[in-house]
Amino acid sequence: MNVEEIIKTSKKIPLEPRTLIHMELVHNKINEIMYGALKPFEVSLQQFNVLRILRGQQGKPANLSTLNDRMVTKMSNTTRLVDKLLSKGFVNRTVCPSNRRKVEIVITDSGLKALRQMDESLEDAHKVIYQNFKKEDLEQLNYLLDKF
Amino acid sequence: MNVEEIIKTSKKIPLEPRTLIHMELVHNKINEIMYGALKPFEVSLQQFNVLRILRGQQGKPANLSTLNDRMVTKMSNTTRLVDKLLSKGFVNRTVCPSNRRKVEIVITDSGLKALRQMDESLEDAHKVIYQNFKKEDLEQLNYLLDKF
DNA sequence: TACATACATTTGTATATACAAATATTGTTT
DNA sequence: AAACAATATTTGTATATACAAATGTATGTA
Repeated sequence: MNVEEIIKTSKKIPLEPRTLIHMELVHNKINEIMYGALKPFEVSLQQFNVLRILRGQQGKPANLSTLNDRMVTKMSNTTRLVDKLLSKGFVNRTVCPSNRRKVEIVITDSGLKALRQMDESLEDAHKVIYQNFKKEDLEQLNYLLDKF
Repeated sequence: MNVEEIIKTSKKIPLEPRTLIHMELVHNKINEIMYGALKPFEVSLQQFNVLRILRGQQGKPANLSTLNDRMVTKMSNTTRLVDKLLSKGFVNRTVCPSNRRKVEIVITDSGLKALRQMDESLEDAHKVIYQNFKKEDLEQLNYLLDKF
């Protein structure tokens, strides 16, 4: 990736703002590839993320605030995100019997099946995204990202 | 930044997906700080970016497609973004006399003045964002980001 | 000149997201 | 028990963004 080429400038950009631009460009690129990989399943990255969280629960239901805590991008509107998954038949939602303020969300068999297919598609996306990376590069990158 | 703590998981996440989550978390954090820095001026990051591009033109007008080329996040709707800057008095827009399909956009004195203030605010944001970074860390990070 | 094509921007519309206020339920205090 | 505060979710609304179609202008060709 060549920053200056993408934003079509010949000027030298100072290191600090350049890094922010660089991060943004990489973020956009990753998002594009990931959305492409999820497109056949008609779910957003956020929805995919929620499905993975639910699978991680191993049958144990999750409520909305738990989902929100565990989401990578915390958003205000988990209700409507779950609505979408519900309308696709990927999750079930019931009122929690012991505390009726809460809802209990579980992933369905159909959701699990779809998720397994998404995993395969995401594997391919990873291959594209990381084609120039060695394992040590990724470790070094994670080390540096921790400094933020 | 501790990935596992933020998304409240105790499980070990494989390196590749972990890096993507890491990137997303850092991106969100940077955005939050940047938007905070720009809040007093009531401009979005995209709008700020366009103002900087216009300043870089050194008086030479830019048309919409040029702006779009140079923007960090290319978007479909540069027209409406420029509308916003126009209503704030930060830019002027005129029809290009030699080719009436094009528009010519220039930054106003008021826009330049506001931009100088934003620069100061962004300087502070940089200090927050990069407080744990040495120069060599940033160089190494840029080197690794190029692999995407 | 008339026609088709290409170019630059604008507009319409659907969807996404952010933020605040509203609703419903539970827990606490007097 | 009544009143109040705390919790969990839902809803309303404003704003943002993506994508496609529409508009207006310029260029090339028969």
